[in-house]
This record gives sequence, C-alpha cells and structure tokens, in this order.
Amino acid sequence: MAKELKNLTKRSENYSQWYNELVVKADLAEQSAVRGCMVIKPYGYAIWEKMQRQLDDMFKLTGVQNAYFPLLIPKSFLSREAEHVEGFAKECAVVTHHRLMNDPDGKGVVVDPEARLEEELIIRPTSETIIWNTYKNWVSSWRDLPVLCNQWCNVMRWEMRTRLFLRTAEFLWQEGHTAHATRDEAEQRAIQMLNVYADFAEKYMALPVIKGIKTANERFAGALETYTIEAMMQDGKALQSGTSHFLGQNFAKAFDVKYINKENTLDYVWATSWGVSTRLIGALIMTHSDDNGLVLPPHLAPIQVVIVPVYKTDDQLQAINTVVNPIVANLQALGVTVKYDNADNKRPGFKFADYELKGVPVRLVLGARDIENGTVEVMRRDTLEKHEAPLQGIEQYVKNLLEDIQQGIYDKALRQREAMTYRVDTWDEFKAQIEKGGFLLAHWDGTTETEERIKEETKATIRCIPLDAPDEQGRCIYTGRPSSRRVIFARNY
RNA sequence: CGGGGUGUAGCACAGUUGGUUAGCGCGCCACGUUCGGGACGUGGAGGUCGGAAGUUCGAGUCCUCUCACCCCGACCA
Repeated sequence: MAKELKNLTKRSENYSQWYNELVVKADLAEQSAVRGCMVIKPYGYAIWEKMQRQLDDMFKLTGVQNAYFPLLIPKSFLSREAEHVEGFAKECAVVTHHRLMNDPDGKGVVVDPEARLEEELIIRPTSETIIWNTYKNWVSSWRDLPVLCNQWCNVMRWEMRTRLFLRTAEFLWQEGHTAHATRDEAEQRAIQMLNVYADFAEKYMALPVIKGIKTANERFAGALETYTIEAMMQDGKALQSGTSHFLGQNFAKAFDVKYINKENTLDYVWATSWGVSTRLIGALIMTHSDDNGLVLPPHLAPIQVVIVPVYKTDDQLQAINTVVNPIVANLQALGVTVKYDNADNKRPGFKFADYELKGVPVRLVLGARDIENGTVEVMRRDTLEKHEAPLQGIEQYVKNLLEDIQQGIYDKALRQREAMTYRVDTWDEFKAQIEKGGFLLAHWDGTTETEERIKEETKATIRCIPLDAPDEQGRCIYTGRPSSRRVIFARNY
C-alpha cells in the first residue's frame, strides 16, 4: 500500500490515469469480471447512499413519490417512439431465451434453443417506455393528474468504452417520470427538477454547475427540451451531471395516455423525465481531489471526522480512550459522523495517509503530549493544514470547521471554473484555446450543421445554452452569421 | 468493428541466441524491535507461465490457432 500510493500518478501528468488509480486505491470501486461493469465497494456505496438519501428528501418536498418498474422491457415498446428507439437501439442488451441446458457434448451449459422467447426483452436503458405503458392505465381524468413518480434502479447501456463511475455498461441512477395536464405545468416541473439538481450539486457536492438548455443535437432522444447542469472538472473538461427533460406529448401519444379535461374533452398528457446517476461520484472525485487522494465534501463524506490516537503503551492508550470517548459521543450528538480508529494493527503514519487517500475532511490526532496540554492536533483535508486546538469545546469547533471546508472546496472549484472560462471571438482563438481545455463562451449561429462541423474539427461540443446567458449581439465563431447570445463550448467526458 | 499493445504468485513486473529446481519488489503469515507522517530485521507460505495444438532430447522463450484484457477511434448519463 505504501509504495503503491507513492506511485499514484500526479494529476498534472495524466489526469485520466490519476482518476482511475484514485477510484481503485481509495476503495470506491473496481472493474468486475463482466466487461464494462463495475463493482461499487462499501466505501463508494456509502457516498452513493448519502447522495440518495439527500436527493430523495428533496424530491419528496416537491411531491414526488417512489415506485418501481420492471427491469425488462418488451422490445416492441421501445419502437413506439421513433426518436427514442433511434437514440438507444445501438446500445441495448437483449434477453432472447429463458432456459439453459447441459451441453450435449458435456462442456458445461448452453442456451436451450427450445427456450427462445416469443418476444425478446430489452434490459432497460431507461424506463420511459415501460412507465408510459403503465401510466396509460393510471390516467383517465384530470383528477388523476399530475402523476409524480421516481424510481431508484439500475439501467444498462452497452457502451463501447467505459470508465469507472463516468461511463459503465450498468449504472445506478434515479429516474423521475411525471405526467401533467398542461404544457406549462410540465415545463415548470422540468425546470423545478433541474433546480433541485443544481441545489444538490452546489450545497451537498460543493460542485458549481451551470444550468442550461441542450441544443437539438444533444437533446435526449424523444424530448422537446433537455435542461442540463454542466460542471467543469479540474482538467478543464465538462461533465454533464444531471438532466431534466420536457417530453411534450411524445410519449403520451406513443403510448396513448389520454385524459378527460375540465372542459370534458379528451387530451394527451404532458410529460417530463429527469435523472442523475452514479456518475455524480465521478464528478465529486474529479472536481475536488488532489495528488494525496480524495477530497470529499463534508456533507457527503461517509466519515466526516477521524480521530487517531498516538501512543506507545497500553496505559497511554487507556488514557487517550478516556478523553476521546466523550468527544465521540458529543460529536455524534451534534450529528457528526466520527470514527475513532484506535486499532493497533496499523501505525499512525499509515492511518494518516490512508484517511487522506479516502478524503476524510477532518482528522484529529491525540497523543500523550496533547493529554498533558489539553490540546489536540486538527488537520483539514482540503488544505492539508495542521494546527493545535484546545480540547475544551472541540466538538463545536469541528462542526464549524466542517462547514468551513464545505464552503471552501465549493469556492475553490468555482474559482477554478471561472479561471478556465474564456470569452472567445475568433475561430483561431477558439481552436487554440480548446486544446488547453476549459469552457469557451462563444457565439453560434444556431444550426446543427455548424455545431457538428465544430465538433468534427475540434472535438468540442455545445455543453449548453446557459439559462442566464445575457442577450448579446455577435457573430457565429464558425460561420460569421448573426447570433444573439453566447453558448458554452467544451470537450467533455 | 478498424489501428496498436499486453497476458508469468493477491498486485506490479523481469526472465538473454530455447537448457534442467521460474525470479525480484509490494502485499500476506509468524516472531522480535518499533509507534507524533505510509517502520525495520529474521524466517515462511504462495505458480497447471491465459488456453489448445505443434517443432524439439528439452518450450515461459520458437511456430500456428484461439481466448481475455488495456490504449487510440466510431457510441454515450
């Protein structure tokens, strides 16, 4: 372990490799035996659980309830909505049989050819189709609306190339699906959920995000409008961190979901869907961490404070235990998650390095010296600064420090993003800057054709049209045609 | 599916023009000394060399086939 971490690739040398090693060495996840799939280890899953709990509370405050829909979707459902099937068809896993049998040649088991399914089943890449097929039975009157459901589940998209958390063949997420009586209500819901995501990202993940609208080209398959939160990683690349879609009446029409409105006429319902995934954990890692390992925001860290004793003899350990035990209890009473690591099978130096690698926000170290002086050594993970603090009142001190760190890493990430955001007005400037990374605010003529040309030539895509983009007359960076606001270009994960 | 690369202990690797008993480091186990920033010493366990077939007195090494994984593209939350 010791040597391995010292070999941890530096961020500046190879950002991707640094990321991969960090995920594995910090015990978050690893590759599974199945191609492109990921094992999320207990420490990584604990972060996900904290995210889930928080998001779930936020959803419920907006009236959303949880439900669960099946993993398998009849193949025919997928083709009901033309754009939707086109968007997902190329990456679906398909169930064709329901039985295995012993190989007649004695080489293990083989698929029983007799057991072919009449209609093949798709492992959900997303659940719009099966959910809208269900909503058809739930909605008949304006009194049944709105329907506001969310589900926590796994989905599968057979991606060609995968990266832990950022893109895996199977991933965990939540997907919300709502049905509304009016267009306006659905659009408001899509924006409302985008705001929930942005709040969550900023307050809990300490992740500054830009809210915006996707271009037609980048829009979700089957949506009329896709809202997004975009974040910038430390290498200047963008990461789409959450999306909320206004689906119009596309799925209602495809699955024939109609209701009788107050005017006593039959109408299709209006829909939204929205989701965030375990990709957020990737965003968390790539935004805050450093060459010593993870830096976790206190609001999501599975362990917020670790206390490490330093001692030589059993008597000294006993004395430290006596001082630490009430501190642990007091911290817990303040709602702080604390771990007292007095295991004697690891040396202090090892523990220090290990908890740094795992991103624990605050470390307290107590030795015989401190017991004598009534002090404790406090280290904050974000800055790696150490200082002495009085034992008296340490609990409240630590609680305040956690909030400081939460705010500190948000501010740092925001400064970093601002430092790497550029207003660009010429094509030469654009091509030069995109190589160095960052967000490029540039004018665009609004056509898909131009967008695709730019992507071909520079690998940069339009991440979003920011919701708060001010009106500004200008000329398209590529074609010189008129434009009325800047959009964000970047390379992305 | 194209282009490149790698398969040898839990991990990361070395292994010469083929040569007999396959090696190093980390990790693991035991004992001792240590313990305020990833300790050290001594001893020990751990391998069908990705798989199959072939050449040879002899294959980790050479040939053929095959499988798996990684990197670069096409696809993407």
